Amino acid sequence: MSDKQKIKVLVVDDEPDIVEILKYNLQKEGYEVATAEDGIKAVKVASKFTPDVILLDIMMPGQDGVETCLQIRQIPELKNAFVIFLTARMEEYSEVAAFDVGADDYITKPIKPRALMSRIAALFRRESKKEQEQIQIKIKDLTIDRGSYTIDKSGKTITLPKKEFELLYFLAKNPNMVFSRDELLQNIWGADVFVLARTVDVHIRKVREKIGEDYITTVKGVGYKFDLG
Amino acid sequence: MSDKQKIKVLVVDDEPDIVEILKYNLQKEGYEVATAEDGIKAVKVASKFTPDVILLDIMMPGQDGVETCLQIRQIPELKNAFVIFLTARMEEYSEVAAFDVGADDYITKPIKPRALMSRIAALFRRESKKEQEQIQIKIKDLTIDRGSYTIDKSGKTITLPKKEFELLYFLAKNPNMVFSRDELLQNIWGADVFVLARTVDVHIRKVREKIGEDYITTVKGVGYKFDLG
DNA sequence: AGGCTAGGTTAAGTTATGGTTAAGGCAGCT
DNA sequence: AGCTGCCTTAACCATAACTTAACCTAGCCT
Repeated sequence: MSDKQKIKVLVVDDEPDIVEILKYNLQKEGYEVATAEDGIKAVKVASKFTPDVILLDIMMPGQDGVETCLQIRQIPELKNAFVIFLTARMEEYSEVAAFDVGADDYITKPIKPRALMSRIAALFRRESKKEQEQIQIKIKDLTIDRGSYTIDKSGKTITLPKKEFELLYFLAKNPNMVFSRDELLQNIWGADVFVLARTVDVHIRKVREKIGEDYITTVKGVGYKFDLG
Repeated sequence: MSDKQKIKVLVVDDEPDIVEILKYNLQKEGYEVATAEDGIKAVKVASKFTPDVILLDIMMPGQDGVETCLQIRQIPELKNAFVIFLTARMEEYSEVAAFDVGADDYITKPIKPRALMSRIAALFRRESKKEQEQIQIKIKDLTIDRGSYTIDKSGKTITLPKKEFELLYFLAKNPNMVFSRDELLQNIWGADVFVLARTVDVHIRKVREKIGEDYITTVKGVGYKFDLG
């Protein structure tokens, strides 16, 4: 799913090729990327850029990755950044030293972009699904279940496609409250999606078709609401 | 972590580096740590130290981890200790043997301290050890048997390969709940395996082919679920 | 009434998503 | 080695879902 707030990644490596490859792949996945070619510069860039993730080559001329990591950890804003070391070989000592200075993961070269992407994604993955928002809404004679994407209406189970479900779910979550088409687009489609407001009408139509006319009512000139009473 | 009573962890491994790194990280998290360098010593130390958690390397010179675990389980005070195996590779036999002797979890090297810590914490978060994996699930006209990796469907017995079985088993364990491909990968393949999300499709296909189309349904744009009703 | 507006409805166009098949790789087994 | 079965990937295809546009209807206004 697309986060509204871009995750920032800092890539530090003295080999321009590596930096390029990583940057390209990361940007393709929607991350915001900054780069640095050595440890000294990395610390400077990091303090301004405040990355969420730092990919740090261990072997670098001048100041190595371990030392750099130590310095970065001094910066208060970067205490909680994830640090992933990049190492040429699986050298035991590197591993030990790396974790000592507070690395969160390490990856051995050659780097497989997909594996790296997936590991970064894993860092931000939620622990469990349980802390999610409300799973079920019971309203009127409907039970709207987010877990299964279904509506239960007096025994009958109706499965709705994604957008239709989310539209109904959103309205049902705020009963009796009127939302304009634009507000619905914002909340369900997302802030960065650009579709015509009338699209909402069509989805409303489909939902009404499937669950009945007695739930979503139109407030002319304003928008739609889930109607109790 | 706020502990009334410090949790005691025993680390058993023949490689001093590993022992050190684990000890360091565990102490940093506030655990009380003891160590042993082989299976024989582990049993001795364990009986005095009465750890709550035992991290046990499987491959050790002399007496291996499985055997050691068996002996430790003999000690009455340690019946309820959690045992986590450390294994170099995901060797099938290790996994099976490990759970046979009553291990609670296992972790593959190289060890990521953060992951290990959160797994240890998870052990204590559980309500009770009782929520062990259900062996059999009866759902609709299927009996899904974890022990034999088979499905019984109205008299017919179908054997599924590992991944296919686990996919079905996982979905059946949480009926009506929709899981995205990523969630399925995470739960079945594991957090540290990197395969494409579409791989799930193929396995779904195979399962449907074998048990029929009436069990797993697709929720477009969301994922899959085991469908009752 | 006639014209205007807002929404309803339908259908056609477009895209995204999943289904399906097949090929290659790898591991275990004989 | 050669065979076999499982897993993963890639490619192609069908279609559901979504979007857009066009037309229709109802109500309100002067």
